[in-house]
Amino acid sequence: MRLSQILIATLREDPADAEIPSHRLLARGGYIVKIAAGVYTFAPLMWRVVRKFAQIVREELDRAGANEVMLPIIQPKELWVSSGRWDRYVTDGIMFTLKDRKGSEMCLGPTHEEVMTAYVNAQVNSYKQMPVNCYQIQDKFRDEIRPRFGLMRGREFIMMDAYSFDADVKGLDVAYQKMRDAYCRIFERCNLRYTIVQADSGAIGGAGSEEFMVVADSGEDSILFCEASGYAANVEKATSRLPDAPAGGEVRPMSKHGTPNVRTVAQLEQFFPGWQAGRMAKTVLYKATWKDKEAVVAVMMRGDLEINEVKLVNALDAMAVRLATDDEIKAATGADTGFAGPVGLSDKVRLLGDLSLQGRTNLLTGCNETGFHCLDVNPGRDCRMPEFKDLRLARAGEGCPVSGQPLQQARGIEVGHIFKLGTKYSSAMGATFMDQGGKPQPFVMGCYGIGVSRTPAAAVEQNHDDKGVVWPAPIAPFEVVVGMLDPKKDDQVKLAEQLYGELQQAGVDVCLDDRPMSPGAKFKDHELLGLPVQVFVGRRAAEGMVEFLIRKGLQKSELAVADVKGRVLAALGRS
RNA sequence: CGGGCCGUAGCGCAGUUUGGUAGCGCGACUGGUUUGGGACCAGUAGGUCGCGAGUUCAAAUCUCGCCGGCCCGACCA
Repeated sequence: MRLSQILIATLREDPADAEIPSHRLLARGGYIVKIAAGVYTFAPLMWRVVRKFAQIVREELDRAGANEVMLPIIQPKELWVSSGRWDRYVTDGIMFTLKDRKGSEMCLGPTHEEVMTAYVNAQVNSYKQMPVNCYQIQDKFRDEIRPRFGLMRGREFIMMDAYSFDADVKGLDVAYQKMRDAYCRIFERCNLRYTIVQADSGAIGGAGSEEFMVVADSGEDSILFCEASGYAANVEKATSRLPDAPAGGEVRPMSKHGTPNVRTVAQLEQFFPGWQAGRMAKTVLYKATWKDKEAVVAVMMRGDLEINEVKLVNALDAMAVRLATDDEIKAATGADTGFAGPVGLSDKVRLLGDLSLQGRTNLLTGCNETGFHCLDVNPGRDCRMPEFKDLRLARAGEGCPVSGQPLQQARGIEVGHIFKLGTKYSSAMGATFMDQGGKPQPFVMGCYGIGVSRTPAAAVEQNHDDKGVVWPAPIAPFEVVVGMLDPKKDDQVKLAEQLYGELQQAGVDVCLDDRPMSPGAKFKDHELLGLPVQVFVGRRAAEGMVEFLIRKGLQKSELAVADVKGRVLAALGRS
């Protein structure tokens, strides 16, 4: 391919709205062009990158026995009602919806469990037809609350989504493991540094799930891990060994104390010398929303620890929670914010407590009276016993649940997510097959996603320098560029064409930069574009010498023409 | 949805406070000179100043409404 025939429009200045390296470099390199918030055009070079990555995904999924299909983007409301997800997705505002000319409601698919389940249900009637695993590489649409970071969080994006259908949990386990292995091969083939973490299964639901995280400072997810044990989890899901706190001792009588304007744990430590945060139970009020109702709930947490809202949502089986407002707190407790507690709490308010408080004695808590707190509160005696759940946010430095070593923290970009769904969707939608006993059974499903447009952006996060992108060769738009520095000089043109032909013959994905630009501009352009291997034919062409550049580290050397092919193949690891 | 801010040429921005001829850099185009680190000279084109209403002799500038976008937070397969 000749670059003079490809639309390449690099920018000289950084776009004003780009925050993170991948967004900045992809926009400046002309790889992506924004058309609306979170909606991008993929320029020719970027589309080559996406196609290369998609091809790797295809090869590995096909090898794992999955079938590629193409599902519709436009989906009828009824399908989503049948799985029970229409309301949640519409309430959350995450789904683009539209009406057809008859007024029937439709949506642009944010995910395809429903469509795929309906499809497979119509085709598969017997356990003999399974296992089945189908996938597609397709545009997805989500009206994200806050699109940002270029391709990282768009409102239209490309995703591979696969769905496995098995007759039983054993089959699902096999399908899941196959996909997990395929994912590892995919990300390894792209030379990405990634880690697999235990994850919350979120809106998709289901039993178990793991995320594939590309480690990068700009990642939106926080992960905790332990090198000693290999434990790694999204902070939403992570647990840790409970940090020590001073024991409460023998049960004592409760006492109530005036605490004017003392509202926070830190202020209480000041006000009651000797009462450390670990002996307090803070009570935080949340407004929780379910499909058909909403309510304020109270959550007790040891004073030195934090609440994990994702765990809280799961414990309540709610759609969402948020901190209650001052007015809602006053209405639920009768007291101003900062004085809520289990003592004297109305029976109407559901009370949860973190496991860290189970069995603890003589706590310091609020008592739902503005300006007062209680000492030596003993749940079960002085107040209701809360429903104990794991609601705690694990933090770096706390002990790994497996090894006890301090957990470390890193940022990650979620590029893949695999779930064991079980029968959640098949049961809801009545998707069944006949088992060996002739009885209808719901399909046991798994679902598996890879961010096909996000992964190349994540690759840029991991592979760039201050000059530009440094593409990993397997997903680079071209592996090699042969650049003629002066297209007016016959000897340069001739030699560049010769090398270009030779490399093509050798099976290298090579392009010829025959654009009429000054040498300096051409060098800068290629530093920004970031093709892995760059060969420049310049003023020493007549002597049969060219310049050879490895983009990673910008290592340059002069090379005789005869050695070019060998060096290129070696650089690409194909010698 | 809450808080902060922005919208002026393809891109990056000034001009708005204090109303009075719409500017700068980069890019683009033409001609010439250049050709190893985003060249130089000369010239040219390109703007309903986001949209609508209002105030005014006069609005990019003031007022109101709307739309779009960015950042922080909440949110997020």
